Amino acid sequence: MRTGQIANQAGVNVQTLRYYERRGLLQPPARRDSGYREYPSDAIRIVRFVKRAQELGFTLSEVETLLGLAAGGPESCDAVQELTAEKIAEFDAKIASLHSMKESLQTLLGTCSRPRHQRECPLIQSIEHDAMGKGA
Amino acid sequence: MRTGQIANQAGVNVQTLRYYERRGLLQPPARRDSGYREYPSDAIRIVRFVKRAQELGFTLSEVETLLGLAAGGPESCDAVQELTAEKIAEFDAKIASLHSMKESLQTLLGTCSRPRHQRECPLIQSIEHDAMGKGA
DNA sequence: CTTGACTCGGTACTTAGGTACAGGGTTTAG
DNA sequence: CTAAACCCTGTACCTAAGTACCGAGTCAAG
Repeated sequence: MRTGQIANQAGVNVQTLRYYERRGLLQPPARRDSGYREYPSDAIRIVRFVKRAQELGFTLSEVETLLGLAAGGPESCDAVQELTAEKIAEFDAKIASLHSMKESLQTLLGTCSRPRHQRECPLIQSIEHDAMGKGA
Repeated sequence: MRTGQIANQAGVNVQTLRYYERRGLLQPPARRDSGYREYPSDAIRIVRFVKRAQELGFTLSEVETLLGLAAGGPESCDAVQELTAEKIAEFDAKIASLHSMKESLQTLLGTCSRPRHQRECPLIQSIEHDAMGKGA
């Protein structure tokens, strides 16, 4: 598949693909004699994964790490275990935050028939967490 | 409390606070005669909430919407219900993605003792979702 | 065998979200 | 009563992640 088709199906534009390639997020695809890129069709899902991971708050270099794991991770199983455990903990933390934010909104739903200043939405208190340093 | 104290405790720098104030994320605080800002102490948690929401993939304008809900949301309960339901659905979608990404990593954990190319980590397939347009 | 759509690499511009001065007043510990 | 540490506004600059434009080559339908 050519650049435009991948871009189209993944919902990004062509320059973004080249940008990802330069960043090392996308394997440089094969080339025709003309120089045109020829992508394997599953490039589409990789790009979609990248976009989704971004919506979940990951930076492109974090995404790079995740793609590395998707491809099997480091050679050593110990290394995989360490890195993976770290990522899982991050996911858990995010899930927990989202979950309590959600509950807070449900509280709001249950109290929205009251006058505005008597409604309850403990959203701001809902996320109390202690700094979650971004290790790439 | 003064700017520096809030900034310190919230883990951001002073100009960020002013930036958030300009963006309308932070209520302009009271001022001393000198012109110094005097923040209520709970400004700290608001700022922390903002940072956390960003880590969860929300843009500052989305955060603005969330803060609006935290403050009780729109006057009409119907409006609150609609907006809140939308946000809850977003949260659920994010939680679901993170959850399946997590499971994928667990699969990797369980297979990492194999040679690298035989490990399993269906991370990229794990997020199949149909576009989740960013309504501010 | 041409014409319109697509692609190439390279460079420059944009947007979001900050960060960093500069030049000047304020507070507070000594 | 002064020096260090803070804060003010305003403007300029920075990084991440794209986007757009250029001049030139390529592909496919008529």
